[in-house]
Amino acid sequence: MEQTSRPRRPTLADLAKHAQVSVGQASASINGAPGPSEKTRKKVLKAAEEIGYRPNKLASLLARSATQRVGVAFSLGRSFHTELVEQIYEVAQPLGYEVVLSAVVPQNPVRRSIESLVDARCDGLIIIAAGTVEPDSSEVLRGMPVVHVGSSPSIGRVDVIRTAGDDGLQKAVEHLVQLGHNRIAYFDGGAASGAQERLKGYSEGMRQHRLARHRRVITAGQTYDAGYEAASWLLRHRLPTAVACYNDEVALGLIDHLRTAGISVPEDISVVGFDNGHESRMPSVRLTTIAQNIPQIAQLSFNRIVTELADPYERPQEFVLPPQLVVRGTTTAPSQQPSLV
Amino acid sequence: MEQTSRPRRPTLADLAKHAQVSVGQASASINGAPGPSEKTRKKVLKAAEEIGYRPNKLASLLARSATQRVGVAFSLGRSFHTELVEQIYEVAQPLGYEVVLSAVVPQNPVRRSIESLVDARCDGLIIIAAGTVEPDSSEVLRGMPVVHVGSSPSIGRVDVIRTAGDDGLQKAVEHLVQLGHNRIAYFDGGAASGAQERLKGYSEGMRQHRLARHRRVITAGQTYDAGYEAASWLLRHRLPTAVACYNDEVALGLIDHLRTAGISVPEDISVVGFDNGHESRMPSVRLTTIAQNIPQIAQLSFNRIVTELADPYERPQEFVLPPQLVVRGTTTAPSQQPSLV
DNA sequence: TTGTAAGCGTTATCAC
DNA sequence: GTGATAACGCTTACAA
Repeated sequence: MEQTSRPRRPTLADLAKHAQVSVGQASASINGAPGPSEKTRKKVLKAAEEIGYRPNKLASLLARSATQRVGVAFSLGRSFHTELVEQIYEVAQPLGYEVVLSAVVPQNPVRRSIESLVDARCDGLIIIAAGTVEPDSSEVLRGMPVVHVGSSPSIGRVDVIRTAGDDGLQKAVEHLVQLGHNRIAYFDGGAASGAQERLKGYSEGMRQHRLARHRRVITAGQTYDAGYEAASWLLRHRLPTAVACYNDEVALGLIDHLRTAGISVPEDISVVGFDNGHESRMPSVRLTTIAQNIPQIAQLSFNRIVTELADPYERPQEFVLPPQLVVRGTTTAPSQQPSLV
Repeated sequence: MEQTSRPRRPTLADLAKHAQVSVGQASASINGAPGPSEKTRKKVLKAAEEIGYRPNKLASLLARSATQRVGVAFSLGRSFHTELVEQIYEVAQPLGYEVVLSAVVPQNPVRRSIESLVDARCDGLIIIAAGTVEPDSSEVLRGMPVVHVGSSPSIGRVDVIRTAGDDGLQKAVEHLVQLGHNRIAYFDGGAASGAQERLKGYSEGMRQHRLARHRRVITAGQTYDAGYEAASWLLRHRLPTAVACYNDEVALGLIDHLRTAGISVPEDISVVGFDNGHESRMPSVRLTTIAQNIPQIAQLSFNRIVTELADPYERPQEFVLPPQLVVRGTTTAPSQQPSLV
């Protein structure tokens, strides 16, 4: 009877034997490392082709000191996250770094997600914050380079890279005020990452423009549904002339609910989002929003990892990137005469 | 000067020494494997706590025969993909399987994505098809269990699990016909996975209802933007009374464009999607759609992997799951009298 | 240039 | 129960 256990994959030893060289030469040839002569290399590569050799990454990583891997923890559904992940591939791959993903889902909460990345022996971690961070996972990190993206102000021993949420919301308010708005409400992100700061920016902006008495904060959340839901509160009261939102998703939910209720955006009410994610570009919406520079964040995150890898003395830093107002179609001058301040 | 290279993580040997047991006992204690006495186990666990020991997964996997990992290749932006990934976590984690992700992005095309999963020594692969599959990657797989989700009919040596697209579109047409529609157009998915089959179902449905002369196929694609774009073709011609779409995203793009152009959905025109992704539930849309049973697909995919792992003689199979019509708010009887057949 | 052999941190198979 | 010790498949000095 034929023994049909699954075929064993050829090892480096098999390859070496087949090519009639030592394992050392075989290894170096495969990795393009200096050493082997051109003749040897050719021979090895040919043999590899013939027997279908593929290096065992596990063994390779185990034997190596640095793994050239960067781990990324992110949320599957949030477009800011997935767009950032895509950009990270864009900067990491060309430099020979592999990106290892771990999705934050109910069955795989942040804590566990980070652990799995550490266990996978990543050289560094990029954690795209969903909600607030538990700083207690720091023991597990053992001083490996970690950058936290979009987190609230510094959480200690790791890098933080974020877009200035306060600045962003002040810009949003400023924009609306210049258009002639004064009853400007805010859809807050609740416990979401960076929510406090954005809220602060809104409040500050309102104060600066002597609009404090028009300040209205509605707690929404960070999803489309949250925005849609929170909009019903708005509809039960006197409408503001404009609403700034924690992020694009919330803004979209709000807009959809308003339009469903027969209220025009931006004619009846202006709306501003935050993130400049791809959905803000939807032709039916063309959301005015506060842009985060995702490619820049990806680049900076990766650079920080590499820098800290190269220099163990490098201290964790906090980077606050400037947001940028992107005016599209959901903001315009208020139709009704604004009440006097 | 203090030598501050990054602190070396404690190994199993360190742990064994600290706990004053052999590495074998230490290993078994950590893994909850039978063997060590309760006393030994306690001692080891305590020591592990003290020195902050974490097993090196790489080494562990290398030494083990089966890795208990299932690799998943998927697209970041497509909701069917991410929702399925989430469900896979749901079924795999509780059974002690780790899920390893590889995103298909420009810098990491399908081919490479699969390779990285194989190299990570996954026991099996779940490939969520984006576009058509290159069957030539089969060499790299070396007979490991692979299930292809959503692929077009069988591609050879791997399992295929998909929702019957033809059946789905016939159901969609059927539904529309029953509502009184006859000028029913179809927004095609182009080269997307399963597109051909769904198109076939549409054509078949139209024929069965003697509506062949009303058959209208517009090539859209698989994204919101594609749907939005393709809608402009519709607007330049006499409008159909209803449109069935390759998927939800396309349907949403279409609807948004129509509404922007002042055409009401479903009053002026009915629209049906495919997938029943979370966006089809958006309150402003409530898309009538053909549902894929994502939890079932996840469960079945995973089961197949496990089954094939257990029995190497198991042959690849094709599973075609029945789609289900979900009626929501984007379909209704046509307002204008349908022209006589 | 080439070959040899000592790790890398586990698991698993033995004797004891 | 417990403790050596040989794999696992690769990298990397080091010697030839």
